[in-house]
Amino acid sequence: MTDAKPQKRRSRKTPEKAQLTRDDWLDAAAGEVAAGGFSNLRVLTLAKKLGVTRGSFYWHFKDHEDLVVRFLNRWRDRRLHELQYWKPKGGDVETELRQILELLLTDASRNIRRLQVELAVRDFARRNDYAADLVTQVDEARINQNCELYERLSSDPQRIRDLSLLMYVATIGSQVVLTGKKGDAETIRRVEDLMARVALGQRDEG
Amino acid sequence: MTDAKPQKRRSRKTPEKAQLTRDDWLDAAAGEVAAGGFSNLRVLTLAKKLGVTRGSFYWHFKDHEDLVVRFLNRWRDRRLHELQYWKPKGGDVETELRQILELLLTDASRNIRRLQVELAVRDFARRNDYAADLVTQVDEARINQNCELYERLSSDPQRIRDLSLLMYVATIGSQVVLTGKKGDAETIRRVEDLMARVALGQRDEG
DNA sequence: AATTATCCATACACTGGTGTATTGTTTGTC
DNA sequence: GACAAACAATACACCAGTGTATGGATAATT
Repeated sequence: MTDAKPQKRRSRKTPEKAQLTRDDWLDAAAGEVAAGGFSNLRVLTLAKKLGVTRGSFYWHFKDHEDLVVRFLNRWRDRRLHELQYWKPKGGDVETELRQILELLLTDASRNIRRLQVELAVRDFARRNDYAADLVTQVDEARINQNCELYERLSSDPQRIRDLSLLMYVATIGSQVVLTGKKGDAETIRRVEDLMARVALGQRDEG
Repeated sequence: MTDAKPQKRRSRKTPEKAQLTRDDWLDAAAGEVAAGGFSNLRVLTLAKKLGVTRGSFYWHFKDHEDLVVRFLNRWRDRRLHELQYWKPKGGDVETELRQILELLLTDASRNIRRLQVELAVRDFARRNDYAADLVTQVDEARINQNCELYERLSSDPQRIRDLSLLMYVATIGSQVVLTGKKGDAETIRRVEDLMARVALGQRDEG
């Protein structure tokens, strides 16, 4: 019926890469999620940003839910895998503690996109059981990981877990409250310092 | 043309109340926001749940954005207004501190709906400047409010603010991480106790 | 060079949401 | 009881998004 127009290759973000892979779609999805949460994750706009049509999407993914699940799985895998970098290099307790806290607060606040994604996943988890399960897995792993550090500050197992939990919720809270605000860098550093002193049990001089 | 069917009064949630007020719509909106965030706030589903059509909505509100702004304003007003109940009744520092923390953690975790709304507003604030402004107002007011309490624990103004901020982000983090999880009640109480001891500068026995 | 697998475009049907204009029904008030 | 104001129903146009079917183009393999 309609004369078939020649489907010449349109220019993409990476012109040399003619074909898109599933990870390309997931990377683009991360951008959408970071910008507007999971409700902003639409295959139409995603395809537009990648310079293709939805025909490509439905080749790589079964449907929209498939995209969400794969995205969440990749997020979980990466968060669990990166935990190995949280292991302190060795040294005295205070040094290790401050290294961890710097990684969790100052460094994290610089990785805006990763932070936005994590907060979006947390928000999505409040109304999606599967996401809630993954978030719980990640939280548990992180808290357990840090327990190894706090073991050197206390001998009571319950106290160790509580301390690790307190430090963890404080970091998450800092990210929720402080990230993106003006003058957050200095504030975050002060909170970081205060947290270290609290964990070390140093008495305030005030 | 079409024979006008008799518009008999349909049964509402509160059958005796024939007419809907703007606050009724805002209350229903709170339910939607708590359940699925601001992306779940749609006038069609809202009208359906109230047992009316959208004709009523567009009488009370200019458009969808009008609803969102009025909802956010009401939220801000209520959060600022309730701050008067955060004022301790008087007593020694530890008692007052523990009262405040119980209000912010244990009590808050019981008010699931209010908590869900607050977290939804915080999430919405990450991509909406107006909401972000209101959240900042509320955060500032709460932190300043608590400063009055922490003044009795330190004399350094900077340290007072930092301590108040640290306690605040820890409560927000607790709500984000722990709310809705199984066995959260006991965990929250332990975190609450630990936070009190940290603020009071009590040395750990471990 | 022919074939197959891989990847993407196009067109269609369908759903669900917004907003507007118009009309209908109550409710209060004089 | 007449009249106006407040509130809600209906019908319409419009848009954005999903999912499917099918065919076209490219890359890989033999």
